[in-house]
Amino acid sequence: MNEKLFLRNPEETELGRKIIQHSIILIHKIGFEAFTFKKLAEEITTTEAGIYRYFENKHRLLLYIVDWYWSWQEYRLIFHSNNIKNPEAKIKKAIQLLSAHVEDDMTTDHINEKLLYEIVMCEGAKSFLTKHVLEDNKAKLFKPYKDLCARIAGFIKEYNPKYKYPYSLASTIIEMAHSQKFYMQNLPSLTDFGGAKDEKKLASFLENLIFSSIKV
Amino acid sequence: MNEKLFLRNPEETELGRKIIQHSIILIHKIGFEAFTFKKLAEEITTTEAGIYRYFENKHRLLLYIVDWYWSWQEYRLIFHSNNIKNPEAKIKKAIQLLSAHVEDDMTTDHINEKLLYEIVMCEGAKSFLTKHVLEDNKAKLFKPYKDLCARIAGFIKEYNPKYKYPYSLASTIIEMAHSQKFYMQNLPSLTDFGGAKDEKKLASFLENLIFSSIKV
DNA sequence: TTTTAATGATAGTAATACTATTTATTAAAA
DNA sequence: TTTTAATAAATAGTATTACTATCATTAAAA
Repeated sequence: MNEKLFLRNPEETELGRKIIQHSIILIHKIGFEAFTFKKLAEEITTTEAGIYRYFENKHRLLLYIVDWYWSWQEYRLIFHSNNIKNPEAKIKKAIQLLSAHVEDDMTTDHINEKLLYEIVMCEGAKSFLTKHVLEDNKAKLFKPYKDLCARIAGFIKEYNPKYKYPYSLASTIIEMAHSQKFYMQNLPSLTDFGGAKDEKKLASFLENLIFSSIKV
Repeated sequence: MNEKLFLRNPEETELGRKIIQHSIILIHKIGFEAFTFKKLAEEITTTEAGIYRYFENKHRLLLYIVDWYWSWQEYRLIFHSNNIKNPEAKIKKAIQLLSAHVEDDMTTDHINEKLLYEIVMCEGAKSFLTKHVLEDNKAKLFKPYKDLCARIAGFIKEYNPKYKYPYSLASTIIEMAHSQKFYMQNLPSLTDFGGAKDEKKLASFLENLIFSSIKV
C-alpha cells in the first residue's frame, strides 16, 4: 500500500487492523457521510485521537480501503487469468470477476471482501470526486485502480491491437460492473436487470458491449 | 420541478433565484464538500436561516440543481431530435449533445449551464450515492435522470427492437459521457483521450460502443 | 386597512473534524 | 538498577458545520 495513505501503517499493529476491520463494517452500515472517527473509536474502544494517529482524515481512510479493494481485484484477475492464453477468455474472466457477486474471502482475517465490494459500489466514486483529485493523483493514490484498468486494456489490445480505445473501454467495464449493479439494487429503471437474481445478465450485457466493439 | 425538493419554490422569488444562481457558482468554485449554507449566505448577503427556508439541507439543493440539469438536457434532446426521423441520427444527436462541451445558454438568466455541466460531471453521482437513495427514489427525486435515460432507450429500441439491454446501454452512454470527460481532465490514463482538445474522440468512442452493440 | 407572507437579525445547540497538552507505558542507555 | 528517551494513550479544547427557534420589520394581498 502507498505510504502516503496513512500516518502509521495500520497493517503493523493490532489497533491498526481493528481500525481497518471496523471502518469497513461501520461505513457499510451507516454510509461514508455519517461515518466519523468518533463513532469508529467507540466501536473499537479506543479514542478519536487514537485513529488520527493512523489516518489524517476519513477521506484518506476511504482511499486506503478502496485502494486495497482494487489491488485485491487485480490480484484475483492475475491469479485467475494466469494460465489462460486466449485473450477472449481473459476478457471474459475479467468481466466475470468484476460483475459476479463477491463473497468474503476468508484468507484475509480482518477484511470482509463482501462488505468492501458493496462499499466500493456505493462510495467508491467519492474517493476521486473531490477538489483535490489532481494532487491525490500526483501522489499516486489511484494507482491500484489505474493498474487494474491498464491490465484489462492490455487484454483488449491483445485481442485486437487496432482497437482505438482500450483504456476507455477498460474503465467503462470496471465502472459499469459496479454502477449497473448499484442501479439494479436502487434505481432499477435505469437498467434491464430486474431482481438481484439477474447477475448473469449484467455479465452478458458487458460481454456483448465489449466484444461487439472490439471485434476484428 | 418536483415540489419535494424544496420547502419554498426558489423560482418564485428574487432571493430564491439568487440562491440557485450563487449555489452553482460556489459549488463549482469550492466543491460540494466545502460548500455550506453559511458561505452561500455571505455571498448573497442574506442569512443562513434565510436559505434554510428554501432548502432542507445542502443535499436537497444539490438534487435540485442536478435535476434541473437533467431536465435541461432532456429538453435540448427533444428540441434537437424533434425533426429527425432516422433513429441512428437521433442516437448520434444524443451522444453529441451529452459529450460536447457545454456553453452558458443565456436563455436562462440566473443559471450558468457551463458551470452546472461541470458540477454534474464532478458531483452528480453524489446526488444518488447516499444511504437514503431508495427513499429519495420513492419520492421521485431522480425522475429527470430516468426520463432522459428512458428517452434514449426509446431511440435504441427504435433502431433495433430486438436489442436486449436498451436501458442499461442508455444509462451507460449518459454516465460515460460525463465520467470519461472527468477522467480526461483529471485521470487521463484511464482514457485514450489526451488533452481537452480531444472532445470529438469521446463522441467517437461512444458512437462506436453503442452502434457496434445494437447493430442489427 | 388589516391580515398574511416573506425577509432579516440574532441567538443557541449538538455534532463534526480536528489539534494540543498532559499523562502513562515501554525500551534503551548509563 | 536507575535514568533517559521514545512511543502510545487519555484528556481537553477549538473552530466550524448543520441545523432550530425567536422576534422584529417590511411588502404585498384581501
